[in-house]
Amino acid sequence: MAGLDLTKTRLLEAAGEEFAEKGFGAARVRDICRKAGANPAAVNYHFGDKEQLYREALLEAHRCGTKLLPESEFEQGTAAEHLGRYIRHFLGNVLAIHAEASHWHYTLLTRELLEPTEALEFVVRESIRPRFERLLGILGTIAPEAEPRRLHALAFSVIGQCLHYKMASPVSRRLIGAEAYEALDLDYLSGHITGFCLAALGQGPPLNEAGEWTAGDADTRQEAGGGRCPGSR
Amino acid sequence: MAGLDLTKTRLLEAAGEEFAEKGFGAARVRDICRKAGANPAAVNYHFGDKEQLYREALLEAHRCGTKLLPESEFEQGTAAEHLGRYIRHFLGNVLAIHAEASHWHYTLLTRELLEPTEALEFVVRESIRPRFERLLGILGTIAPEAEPRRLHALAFSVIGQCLHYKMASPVSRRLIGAEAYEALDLDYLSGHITGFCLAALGQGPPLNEAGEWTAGDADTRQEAGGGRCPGSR
DNA sequence: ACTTGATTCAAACGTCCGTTTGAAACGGCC
DNA sequence: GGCCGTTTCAAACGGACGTTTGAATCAAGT
Repeated sequence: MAGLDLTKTRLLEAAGEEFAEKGFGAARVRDICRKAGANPAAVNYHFGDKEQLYREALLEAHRCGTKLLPESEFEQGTAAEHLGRYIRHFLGNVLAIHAEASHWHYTLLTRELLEPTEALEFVVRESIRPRFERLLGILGTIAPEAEPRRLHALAFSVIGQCLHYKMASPVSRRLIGAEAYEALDLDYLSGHITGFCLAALGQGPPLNEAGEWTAGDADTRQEAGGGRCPGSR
Repeated sequence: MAGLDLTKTRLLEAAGEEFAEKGFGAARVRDICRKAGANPAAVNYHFGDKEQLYREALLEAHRCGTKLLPESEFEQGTAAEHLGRYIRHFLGNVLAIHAEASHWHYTLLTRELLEPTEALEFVVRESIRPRFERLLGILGTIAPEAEPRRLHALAFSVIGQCLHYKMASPVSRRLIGAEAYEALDLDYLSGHITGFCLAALGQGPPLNEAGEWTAGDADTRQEAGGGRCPGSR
């Protein structure tokens, strides 16, 4: 054993990028090996075959892309602040993908959403569920009387808004133009989504006419249900 | 020309299913032809080659999965009612996917999000942008002073919540269990997302402690006019 | 220096892929 | 029937694929 086993590591990295970019079926073992500077036989020697190489790459992606924030960071402040930090942390992970050099981790995981394999079950249990239940806990303190179904829908509303910037990024960029899309950075978006959710949850002011979350006039927040809808009674 | 050209139609349908299930690279022309009951040479005769067959299938998917509601259905009522109908119609299209027999249309389009080709540009321009700008229009009347960036983020918040039930369906189902996931049907979810967004936009009551959008006095429920969308059930 | 086990390499193997071929079958039309 | 353009078919082609092979190379132990 060579201690560092550079070839195996490089192979795994190259495989991750290649699988993420082209998918399992379209990715070519020869391309992976060329990118890793290795011989085609190496994948057989180190991993057995292409499929086991894919599985290892998927596990590597799950291992790297899913760091849970330490519990302590969430334990102080109001539930609204908890939610704000959760959203910012989550969105940070989502948006970091495109900027980072090794952006293939998330892309590979995303592919599992389209064609789930048995590996997805493991990833959900080990990585996604703990995060999700932390979010459910936060929402539960905000709406303590809500039924489970409501909490599920609320949680999906939160993470749906965040994940959208990963999932639909190619479309979104083409939709509003590259320049406008770049303007939606982490600071702005985490502020936006947090404000959006807090307002919906009754923990913050709704959007005012200027399109800001700042509560210039707090009365619109309390008295939301006035007779604004004429004739729909 | 055989008038109906059954082989070409069957080939397109089979190709759509196969490409949606396995992706362009992993899909096999022989499998497509076997499923269509045709000869491998037929794909060359009718479409030229595999790639043009894929493009035709993608266009077919775009053609079928994207019926714009007639403008007239949106022209009456308040902006809040517009938004409610928009969400229900959009979500109906999203949720219909899993139930329908030919569910490959959306799956194929979703694949383009992961690996965009030049065909995506066309789909965005022809199909997605008109819907998106209609949504921007609705939001613009609600927040007339908001800057474009805010409108973009708002629109993405709306469609992100809806699309999540398509994109992350395999994970969501495993996350909360099949039974709880089935409980999130079109009626409940469209009500939830509409209430969530209207509250955030200051057009409806925020969530109360019981986890409901009803605010005691207001009648922000506008269940009436929403046209039934094609697809579901 | 020699042995041993781990690792890498160029080359080749058998298979499956997308595509092509040339002929056969079909359907209107004169 | 004879003709012609269109469509289908079995069979095969060249190439690319994942994988295997057996020798070469390397590192460490004795």
